[in-house]
Amino acid sequence: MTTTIKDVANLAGVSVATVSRVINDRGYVHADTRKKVEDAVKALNFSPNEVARSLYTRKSKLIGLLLPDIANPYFPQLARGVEDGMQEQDFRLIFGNSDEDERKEQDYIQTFIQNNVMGVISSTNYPHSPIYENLKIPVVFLDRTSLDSPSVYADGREGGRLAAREIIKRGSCRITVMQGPSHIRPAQDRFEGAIEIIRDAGLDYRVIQTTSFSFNEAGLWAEELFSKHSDTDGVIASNDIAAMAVLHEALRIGRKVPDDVQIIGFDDIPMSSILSPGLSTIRQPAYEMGRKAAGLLIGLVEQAPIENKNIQLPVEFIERGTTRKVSTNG
Amino acid sequence: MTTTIKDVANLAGVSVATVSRVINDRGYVHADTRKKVEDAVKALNFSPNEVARSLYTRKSKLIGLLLPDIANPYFPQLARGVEDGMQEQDFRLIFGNSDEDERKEQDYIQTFIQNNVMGVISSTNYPHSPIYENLKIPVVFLDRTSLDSPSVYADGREGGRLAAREIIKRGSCRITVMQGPSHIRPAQDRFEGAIEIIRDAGLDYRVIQTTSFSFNEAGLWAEELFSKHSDTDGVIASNDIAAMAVLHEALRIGRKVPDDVQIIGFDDIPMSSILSPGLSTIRQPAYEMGRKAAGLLIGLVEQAPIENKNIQLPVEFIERGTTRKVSTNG
DNA sequence: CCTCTATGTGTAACCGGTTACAGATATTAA
DNA sequence: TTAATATCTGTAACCGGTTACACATAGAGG
Repeated sequence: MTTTIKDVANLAGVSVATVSRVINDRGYVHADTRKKVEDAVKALNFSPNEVARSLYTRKSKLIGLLLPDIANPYFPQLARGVEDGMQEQDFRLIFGNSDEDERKEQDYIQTFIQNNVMGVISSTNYPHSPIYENLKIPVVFLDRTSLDSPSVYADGREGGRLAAREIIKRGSCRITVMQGPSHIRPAQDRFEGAIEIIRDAGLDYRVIQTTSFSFNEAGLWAEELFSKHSDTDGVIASNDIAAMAVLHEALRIGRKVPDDVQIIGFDDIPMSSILSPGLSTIRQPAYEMGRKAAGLLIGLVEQAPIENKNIQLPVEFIERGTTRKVSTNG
Repeated sequence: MTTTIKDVANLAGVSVATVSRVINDRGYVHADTRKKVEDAVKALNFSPNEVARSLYTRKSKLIGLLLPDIANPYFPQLARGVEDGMQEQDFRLIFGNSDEDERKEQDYIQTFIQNNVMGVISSTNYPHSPIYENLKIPVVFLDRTSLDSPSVYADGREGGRLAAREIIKRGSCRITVMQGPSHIRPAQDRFEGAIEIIRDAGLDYRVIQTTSFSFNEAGLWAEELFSKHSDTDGVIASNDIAAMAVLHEALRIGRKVPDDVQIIGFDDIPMSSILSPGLSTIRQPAYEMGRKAAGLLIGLVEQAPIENKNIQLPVEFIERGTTRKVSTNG
């Protein structure tokens, strides 16, 4: 059927052990022999069965990637970063959407292990779940913090502070903060960072609690926001999707943005710059985070000495059209 | 180390063959024996090594998914549809970005095979490449047509026609059509469909040729469009990203949308409805396409009788704020 | 010329499952 | 009671690689 190492050995007139030595470049092989084997490999277009390999070595070129929902526009960038980083080192991805559901995560981790993946990158809210604590292979938490485990994340709390500082600096004083889903850690970090600053500034604030990051519901929360807090003059949204919905609703009901209401998002998804007005937001370097996670995991897998297992990337305020210009003497 | 079928056999006091029979529910097993084995499986929390299984059976629960670029917002929906469809049948995905690069596709297909995937879903521009022609496992082309191979796609040509009809019906007569990257088939289909109708209507048209679907360059083409064809009163964009860039640029240079310029996009990515004004577009049912592809591939893998190997899904005009209301007598 | 080490290659066990086959026992039919 | 058949279970080969080990030969050093 498909050509095996045995076929190569026969054609080259050597044993399978020798072929194995050649293709893995291990142990002693005479130059002439190596040539014969390489020719046979080419002639038969042989490439080794990774499954057989993996069975014996308990290794593979696979790693597992678990994200909440690839259809949420923040995650594809992470995924792409991970993929590019892995691809360069010849690792492949088994990918799954967890929907932030511990049970689904469990199932995926299970099949990852069954397929001998060398490591896992996971955006989970349950880093301390036994699922992970009992894993015998390296895990990197991505976009989620766990100080005692390797992780790559942006400074969400500082992001929240930054958003609050910038919006206050630009003159909003009846701020509404959207609090993202309570079980999603980064959402809470942002929220806490934001109210910390607002409180410190002695300002009042209102809260809109949301329960998902979905497109469909974003519109509803935006409506709720302006009906409950119609006097608000500044919105710190839980992410860019929510911010876009707020912007949409604000314009729909005739508010001027940014003159009547300022809006700051979170993530800086690619879309944000194309809006009109462009969305001011707190940028997370998602692609870079994905790459860093890939690099960190590969390091762990290869037992390289790792200097820093907790990589925190900086967030950044991206000033666009939904915030006012700050006065020059400010 | 990890518990194997041998451990289960020992604990249950039977042979590995019997354990295998129990976990695969195949052949004769005495009820009492089955109970003993099941208890042992539970006690040891055993789950079979899929790699070992796959080596002997040449089967697996893996399929390969190849998309051009998950960071392009159209594809995550496809991916999610595929994933959900596969997940329900306990299949897992090995995922890769091809960047529309035949070489990269080649490499991925290679590693898919090395890992015994049962089938492949691919968005490729090269369905007739030897890569695919020589594959011995089922392939489903997704979002790309190949009449002689299983495929799931939307009717791009009709989508182009639809866009042209709707924009003409609403009064544009100096239409600019954006022609997407020439090597991407669906982009060409749309383009051809659009100019077919415009020509039939006896109208003149201009063309802006683009070479990628990337966010960064979208803005440049939008600028080029209005500088070269400043009198245009209707734009049929190559996709929603391009359309958003055009909308952005139009507003920036002070055109009224839709009064001065109408814009129609393509895809209906989730963002489109959140814009202000909302983007009128030709909708492709991406998530549904992904699911259908998953279903079709599973059917092929399981050699079920397939009624229709070429699933074409309908496109649909979604009327939002970047096109004018059609007059009621129209 | 002899010993010691470096080089080169093959045999066979092993990874963890599945399954063909054989042998044993229980059940059924005549 | 006996033959035929159905049920139950274990032994061992197999999937396609990797590698420990044994053995053979060549080259180096004295």
